[in-house]
Amino acid sequence: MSELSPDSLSDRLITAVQPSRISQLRFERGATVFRQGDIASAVFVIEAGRVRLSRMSADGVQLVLYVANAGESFAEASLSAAHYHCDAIAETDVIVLALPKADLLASMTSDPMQGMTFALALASQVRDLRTKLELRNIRSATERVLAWLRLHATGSPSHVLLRRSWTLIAEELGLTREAVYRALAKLEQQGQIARKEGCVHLLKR
Amino acid sequence: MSELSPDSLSDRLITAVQPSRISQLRFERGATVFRQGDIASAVFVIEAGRVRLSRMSADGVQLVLYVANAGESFAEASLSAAHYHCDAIAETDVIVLALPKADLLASMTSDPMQGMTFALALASQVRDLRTKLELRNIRSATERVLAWLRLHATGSPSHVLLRRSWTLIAEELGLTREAVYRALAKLEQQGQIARKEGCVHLLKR
DNA sequence: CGAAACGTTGACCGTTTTCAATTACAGTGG
DNA sequence: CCACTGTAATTGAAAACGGTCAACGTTTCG
Repeated sequence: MSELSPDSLSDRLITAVQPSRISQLRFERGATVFRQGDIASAVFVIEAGRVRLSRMSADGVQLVLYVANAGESFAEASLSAAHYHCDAIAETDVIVLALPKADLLASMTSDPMQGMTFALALASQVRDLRTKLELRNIRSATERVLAWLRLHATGSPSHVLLRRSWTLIAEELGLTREAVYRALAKLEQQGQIARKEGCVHLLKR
Repeated sequence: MSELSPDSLSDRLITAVQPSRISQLRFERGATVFRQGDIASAVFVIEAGRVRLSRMSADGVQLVLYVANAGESFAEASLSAAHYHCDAIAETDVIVLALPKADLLASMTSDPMQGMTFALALASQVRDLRTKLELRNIRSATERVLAWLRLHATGSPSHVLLRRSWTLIAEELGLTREAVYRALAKLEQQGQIARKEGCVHLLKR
C-alpha cells in the first residue's frame, strides 16, 4: 500500500533527473496532458489533483485505464514506447511534474545504480498493486475492511493511524463510504476493533 | 493484462541469468517455498501451478497478499530486502524456477541495459496491474465483463480470442463464473457481442 | 459566514452470491 | 473400450449483501 511503503517510485523518478530539467505544469479540469499517439517525451508525477488515463477501444468506446492521484506517477511505460498509448486528461485542476524521458533514460543507462534503484521502486509498486488487487478478492465488505486494517496495522498493541479520510480509503477498497462506515460499526460492535479519532485499534480475539 | 502484453517480466528475469544458474524446483501442494524471515536468496518464476504469498498480521492472522499463477514471477522485491517479508506456500503441486538474487543483481549492475530492460518490464507490469485494478472499480458485472472484452479486443472487426477458461477469467474479474456467464448471455442477447467457440466478437452499436 | 466535504445511520431495492442441478467433455485406470 | 472422476459451461431460484438515496450533524476552508 502506498502508505506502508510510501510511494518511493515518484521520489526515485524525481531524484533521477536534474531539478532544472523538471518542468512544473498546471492544467485545468478537463484539459489534456497528452493524447494517445503523441510523442512520448516525459514521465509525470502528480503534485496535486487527479489525472485520468484512458484509451479508445477497438470498437470505439473510451476505456478508463487508471486514475492517478496526487503523489503518484504515470506514463512510466512511455520510457519504452515512442508514443503514448493512452490519453491523459485532468479530472480536476492539477499540478504535475514532467520528467523528460531522455533524461531518465540517460540517468538509468549512465549509472547502473540508478537503474537498479528505479527497478526496485517499481518492484515495490508491483507488490503494492498486487496486494490491493488481492484485497478486492474479498467479497464481504466487513472482511475487506478488516483485512485492510490488518494490512496497515503496526505496533503493539496493533493499530492503524489514519492518514486519509475514510471516503478516500473506501475508494481504494472499492466500496462506497457508507459500506465502510457500516463495516466499521459492525467490527466495533463485535469487539474486533476500537476507534478513537484518527486511530483504529485491532483487538485480539 | 498479462495476455495483451504477455508477461515479459518473467522472461526478462529468466534471460537475465545464466541458464546453468537457474534451478527448477518442485513442491507438492501445501509445501513451503520460503518463509517470512528466511534469507532472501532468489526471485521465482512459476512454470506450473499456483503459489500463495501470505503474511502474519500484527494481530496474529494470516493475510493473503497475492496468489501467483503459472507464468508469473514473485518475490521480485526480495532483490532489495535481506529477508523475505512473507510466506510462499504451494497452493497446488507446483514447478518453479529459482533465479539467484545475486546473479540478478550482478546482471543489473554490470550491464546498464539489463537493468533498464528489467525496469521497463516492471513498468509494464505496473500498467497492467493498474488496469486490472481499475476494472474492479466497475460495479456492474455486465459492464465489467464488457470492459474486459474491450480491453482485450484486437483486429477488425474487433474480437477476443479466449486463451483461458471463463472460470479463470471470472477470477481475474473478481466475479463468480456464474455472474460472468449471465453477463455474457445478457450482452449476447442485447446484441453487443457474438460468441462462437473460443472467440467473442464485439459488435458495433 | 456560507459552501463543500466528511462522518454517520436508516431504509429499500437491485444485483450478485450461493446453492443446486444438468450437460458435455477430457483424461484415467481397469 | 468403458465406467469413473473432475472440470467447464449453463441456467434457475432464493438469500444476502452492498449500492443508492435520504437526512443530518460536524468540520473545514476560502
